[in-house]
Amino acid sequence: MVNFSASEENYIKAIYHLQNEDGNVTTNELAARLNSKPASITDMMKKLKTRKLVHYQPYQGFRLTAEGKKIALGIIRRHRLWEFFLAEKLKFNWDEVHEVAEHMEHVSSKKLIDKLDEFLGFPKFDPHGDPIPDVNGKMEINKQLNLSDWPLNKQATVCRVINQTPELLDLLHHKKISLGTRLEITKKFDYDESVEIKINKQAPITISRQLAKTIFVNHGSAVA
Amino acid sequence: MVNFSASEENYIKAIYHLQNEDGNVTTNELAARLNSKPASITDMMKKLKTRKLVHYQPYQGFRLTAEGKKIALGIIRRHRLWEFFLAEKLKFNWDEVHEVAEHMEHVSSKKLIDKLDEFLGFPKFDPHGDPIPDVNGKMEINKQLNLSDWPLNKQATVCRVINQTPELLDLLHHKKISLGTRLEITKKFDYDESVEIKINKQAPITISRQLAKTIFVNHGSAVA
DNA sequence: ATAATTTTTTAGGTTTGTCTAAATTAATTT
DNA sequence: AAATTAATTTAGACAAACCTAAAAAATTAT
Repeated sequence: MVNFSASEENYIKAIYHLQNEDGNVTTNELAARLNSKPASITDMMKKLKTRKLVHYQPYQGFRLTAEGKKIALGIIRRHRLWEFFLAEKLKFNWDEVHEVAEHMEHVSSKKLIDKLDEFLGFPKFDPHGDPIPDVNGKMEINKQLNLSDWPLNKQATVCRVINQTPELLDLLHHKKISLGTRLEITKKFDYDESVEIKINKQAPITISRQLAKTIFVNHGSAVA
Repeated sequence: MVNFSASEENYIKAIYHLQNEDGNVTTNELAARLNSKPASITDMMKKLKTRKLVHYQPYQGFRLTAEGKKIALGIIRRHRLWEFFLAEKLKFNWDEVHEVAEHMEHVSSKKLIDKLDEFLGFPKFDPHGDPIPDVNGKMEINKQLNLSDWPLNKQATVCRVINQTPELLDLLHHKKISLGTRLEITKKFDYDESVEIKINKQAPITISRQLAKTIFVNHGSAVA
């Protein structure tokens, strides 16, 4: 079991996330994601190639090797377990956990993480609704749907909110929507794609297309 | 609030600990403590001097400024809170916590540490018996107790043995108990007031009331 | 197909934190 | 007090991780 620097880990994690969107990752994409410069990316890719963590030929983009993916899943496991810990045990707001977890994820003791997992009760999803890899890197699939795509008159549970900004959180707070909120769509308006929803037994409220697009739901009943 | 590198923090912490033994700390002492070379120490002392964290004149040794001490206490607070967490919540053995905490201590979010402190119930001592600085850097003074009065399952350090006779010393030697020995009481027998103790990870042994009365213990020796 | 543009890499430089070896200062012995 | 020894600092080098600016390759537009 080799250890990697915090810097190497950040590159590996970023490649993993970008790969899930595209197939191959490019130098500029990665530079943008990491707020660094293309030249730095090339430097690190050479290094990760010698470590056999990425496939890389000059000018051809790159993707993780099997080993690289395994490492990435380990980092993501640490990150999301700490996020869960911060929200569940230390009562952080779910929008504050990411930044702190960004630092905690680099403490790489396997025993620490496996014991933390056990202490937390082997949670399957972090406070953002993202799945937490288990000790073997396996994640549960969360058959979540965007609120816009959810059928009418069917109970749903909010399990994920993307693009978190203070403005969005303020709006959600005002509408009394948070992770775990149970709701159902009572009407969809084709004109502006806004939707009318009912939370529990309260009076229906209307949600804009833009807001609905940030909210993901599933049919679960408990908090993820 | 400025942030310091993990490396700077390790130097600051090491100076703090050495200061409590001597007054002024020397280059070689610090090099030995940090497993590094004297030249590296000199380099860093120059840097910490410009940061106003140490008093330092070439060839004269060094000691922390008031600001440096404040920083040191913050690092020690983080270290010991994580040690407590690891032992108490994650069920690490008390001799495994130090190494992991050595990495966790460098995650410097104040909010994280204050919330962790609260979550843990504002503990006063870490699993080694060392006092944990509170949010203002204040630590509880560690007073000694007779072994008979020490609570169950709490690490103690032997700090005093009274009525020393050859017979007593022979018995202590045979039981492998001496000043500085770390032990914990695993059971107290009301019938004859004997106590069962565990020294490090050895099998438990039993100590008579008479012997227990000669032994004084406290929360421990500086390890962090 | 060639020119223009964009993307990526190379070359060389900076900072941090470490080191070795040599020089300097302080402390100890004789 | 001079000589020896020990401690400390300086000088110069190195690796990691970043950068800027220039060169090279790939892409696209004409």
